[in-house]
Amino acid sequence: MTKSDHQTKPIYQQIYTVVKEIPVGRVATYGQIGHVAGCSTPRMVGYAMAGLPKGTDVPWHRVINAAGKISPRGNPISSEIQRQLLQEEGITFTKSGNVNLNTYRWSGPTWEWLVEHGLDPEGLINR
DNA sequence: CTGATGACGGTGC
DNA sequence: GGCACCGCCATCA
Repeated sequence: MTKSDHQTKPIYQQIYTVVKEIPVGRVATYGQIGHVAGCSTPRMVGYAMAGLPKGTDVPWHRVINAAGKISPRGNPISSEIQRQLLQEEGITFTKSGNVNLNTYRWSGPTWEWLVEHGLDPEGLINR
């Protein structure tokens, strides 16, 4: 992950900003974040998350994959932490360890919010 | 500059 | 429902 200064990259800042908009008790998928942030591919979101500093104020734990599960990463401990944080926010997991996206998925930012951040809401149609 | 890698997603079998 | 492959593009060696 290299604590390099990739935060200087606008795309990263954009992703972080969107993630911060996710309300407590809700989750969003990498694809959704990427879509809202204007990324052409969800991989960029995952890459951006991987570059987050330890004491970040970005609620990275609210970002999960399209399967509604916590993405397995090199350090399994972090996965457990993420699961715990979500449970503390009232999110429940199934036996398979996946979240019910149909219930907890974030509806996304408002049209107004997108305009304020210079994004083009026309392609998003808000959910 | 070239090549490898990655917290993903969608499609096909 | 699960597994394998491909594409996507920023970052790093």
